[in-house]
Amino acid sequence: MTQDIFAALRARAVEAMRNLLPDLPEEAFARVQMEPPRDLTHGDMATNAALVVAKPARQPPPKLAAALAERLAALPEVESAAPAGPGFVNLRLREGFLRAQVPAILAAGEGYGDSTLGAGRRVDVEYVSANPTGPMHVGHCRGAVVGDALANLLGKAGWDVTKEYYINDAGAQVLALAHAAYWRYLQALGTKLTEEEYAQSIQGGLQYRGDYLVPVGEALRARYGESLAEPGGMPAGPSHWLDTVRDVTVELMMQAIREDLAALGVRQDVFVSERALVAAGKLEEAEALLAARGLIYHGVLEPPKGKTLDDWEPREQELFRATQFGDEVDRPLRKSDGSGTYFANDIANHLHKIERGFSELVHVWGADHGGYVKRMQAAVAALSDGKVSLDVVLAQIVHVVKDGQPVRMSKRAGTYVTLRDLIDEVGRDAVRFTMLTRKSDAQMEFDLDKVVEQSRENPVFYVQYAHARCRSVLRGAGDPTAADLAAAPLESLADPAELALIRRLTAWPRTVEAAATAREPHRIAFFSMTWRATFMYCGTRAARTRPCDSFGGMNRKPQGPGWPWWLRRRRSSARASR
RNA sequence: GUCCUCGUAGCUCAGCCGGAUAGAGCACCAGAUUCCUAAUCUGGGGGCCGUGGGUUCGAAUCCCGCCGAGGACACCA
Repeated sequence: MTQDIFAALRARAVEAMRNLLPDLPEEAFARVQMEPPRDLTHGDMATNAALVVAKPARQPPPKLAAALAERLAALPEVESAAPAGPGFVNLRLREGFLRAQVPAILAAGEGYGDSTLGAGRRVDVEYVSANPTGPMHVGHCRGAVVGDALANLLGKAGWDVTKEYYINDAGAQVLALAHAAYWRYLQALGTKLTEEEYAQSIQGGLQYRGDYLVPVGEALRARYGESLAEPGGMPAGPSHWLDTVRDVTVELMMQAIREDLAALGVRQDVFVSERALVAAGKLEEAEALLAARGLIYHGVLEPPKGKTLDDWEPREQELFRATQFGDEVDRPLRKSDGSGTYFANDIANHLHKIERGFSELVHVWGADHGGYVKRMQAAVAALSDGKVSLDVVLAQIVHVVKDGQPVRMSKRAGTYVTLRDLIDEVGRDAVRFTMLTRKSDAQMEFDLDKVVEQSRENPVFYVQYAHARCRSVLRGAGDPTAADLAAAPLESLADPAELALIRRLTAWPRTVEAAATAREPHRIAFFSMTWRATFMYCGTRAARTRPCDSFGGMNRKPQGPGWPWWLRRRRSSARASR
């Protein structure tokens, strides 16, 4: 039994059409929709069934619409049905049927809107996956929120969801991090070296100078004493310490990242280490698989166009035939030193996912990785023989604004805003909600002042306030249970605004499904905002005398008898003053 | 040069994988509110949906060209 009355009425419409046109194949009905009409004066629902079926049935849409309307009007749920426009059928539902949704919704509780859309499908949602080279900053925030919200959304829509974090702990960045942590370790031992002397001694210089590594140095000293250094806190050869320091540092960084994520309400199920995958031979396994399918060869790529590379030179590389799967060029898998490229390691990562039995993979990436999507989809298609899908949701950069000024992200200038700073300043809920008030691939400004402002300009506050007011209403009613409410006489829900609120709530299940299908969690935030408007409109005096549309506003053209109450009043007072 | 993401009201953005007269918030103007929190509500003005074609009963939505913004373009992650 579906909770979605739109789906239920759609089934009724299809059934009616099938009876009218018994000879039509089942596919003819696939595109039939039942949805809320844009203009609420048209009714509660509208279906395009007659339009869709007209062509295969070889009958004019208006004729079919009239016949369909007649049948739908006879349904117990339906107050009236009328053909309209080029072949739509508009339905108006009986108020009793709408009211009956209330106990159903109350009975479902938080499970209201749960869907079986993704039933039987396992999806892996990978998000954040920040390099473990430092604390989370605001740049990571949007991806974390979008990914987490999307994973929750898919779970509500019936998918079996795994939340995953891919730890990029195999590249040069992590080596640089280890050197930086080692410096803090030497400092903890009381080395006489200066920072610059140390920086000059390592290739690429000292890259991570933030003091967040100081505790790591202390921890290394606590665990290993002086054993990782020469006497006097002088650096030892990397072979003596590099693996140890790197592992400990990554471990501690990941611990900090997990804490930051927890503060944001994000808890991922699986943390996959790039290094561990490589060490386990996943890269070779993936290569062998691709090679067996004839998708690997050695060749020389053209130099990239439109961009001059000083050090470019023709070089033979091991290449993956990504072009066979829609990518622009074939992609290299091995660096000149023989180790895997980031892409190759990521292929190993995806093989690992496929082997764990996921049928769908979802990633949330920063928009600057947009150019990477096609090759990864190509790889997944190649590895899974086209059986596993990869969807990538791109999250655009967030520009942080404070006091009307953009906050520049600079570690050196000390204006580096950590995720924790942000949460401490404006609160977890405000951060999460605000990040979802835009489509994820749209650029967004995050105004630190506005999200804590208790005003109409702040959608976070708007929605929170509506919730507070709900509680207030319940408190005023003596804190009834859901069962108490369900047993209450429904006939008193007669105001147009109250019925509008019920209509709004009946759209929740389809909103969940549509948002999950589109992988767009922001739609849930928008639903909250429209729901809020509809709710707040209830109880206003205007609500009792004029109809209300789905957004809580009133219809442009007032319908129904009589003047709006304030016009009545103005007229009478004008008469009185005369 | 190629690819990706975009272009909708003055501003910030929705628009439910093709539907009827394109919406909201903010801003502006004009009003309401003895009543669950004035932390609210209502009305109004305001848009060639970047642009030119195409697909069809029907396009903001799908396809192609162009203009404009941002991003990515061998051994960085």
